[in-house]
Amino acid sequence: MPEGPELHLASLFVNKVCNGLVFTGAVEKSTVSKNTDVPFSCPEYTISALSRGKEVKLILTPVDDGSEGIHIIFRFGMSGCFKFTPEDQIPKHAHLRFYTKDTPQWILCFVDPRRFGTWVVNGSWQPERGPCVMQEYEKFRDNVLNNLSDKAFDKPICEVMLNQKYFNGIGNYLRAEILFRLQIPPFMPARTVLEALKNPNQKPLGLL
DNA sequence: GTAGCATGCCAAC
DNA sequence: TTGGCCTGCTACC
Repeated sequence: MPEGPELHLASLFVNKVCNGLVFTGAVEKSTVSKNTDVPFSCPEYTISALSRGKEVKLILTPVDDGSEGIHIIFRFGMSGCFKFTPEDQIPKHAHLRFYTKDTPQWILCFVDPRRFGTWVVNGSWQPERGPCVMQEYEKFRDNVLNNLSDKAFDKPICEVMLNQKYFNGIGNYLRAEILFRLQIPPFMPARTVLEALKNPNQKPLGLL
């Protein structure tokens, strides 16, 4: 599931299903998860989401009472996703659970069978990760083209595309699909491929 | 039953 | 650079 586009879709999904809903009580963590507890409990709060590259931010906002909200940064590992289900249908591997106030209760769950996913309470977007390839296109492009002297670009393009400092959101499937569709030999040196994009007359390649 | 594989990091060597 | 973290699924014996 999770490369940049899926993380972005996850944020849209959260915003869609949580729109207009009020959540209540504590955020529950599964006993098996090694991730941190989420020390947040509130009689009434709302949930919204943002995404950036391969991260999603959940924002928990108390209704009315003026208390402090929190946010949680998620990385999905190999199998993370959000699901929204009735109380009697909580899926297996639901490691973090947010309960609606309405009855019947519905639960927003962070589901992650392999448990490679992580979350950080009140964390920031990982500072080493570059701009989002989808939502910060110009910044992403500039970050690559203005730093081609970085030794990171000594490597083949297929390796560099997994470097989240420059390609935040690209994963194994996407790099393969992109290089195939653009007919770029995967082991061509990255700098050779990317230098060409500095020329404004260069026929644009799909990625940049 | 078992081997092999899976969209990602992350820390120890 | 390598191994570790995990579960679930499929192909094969």
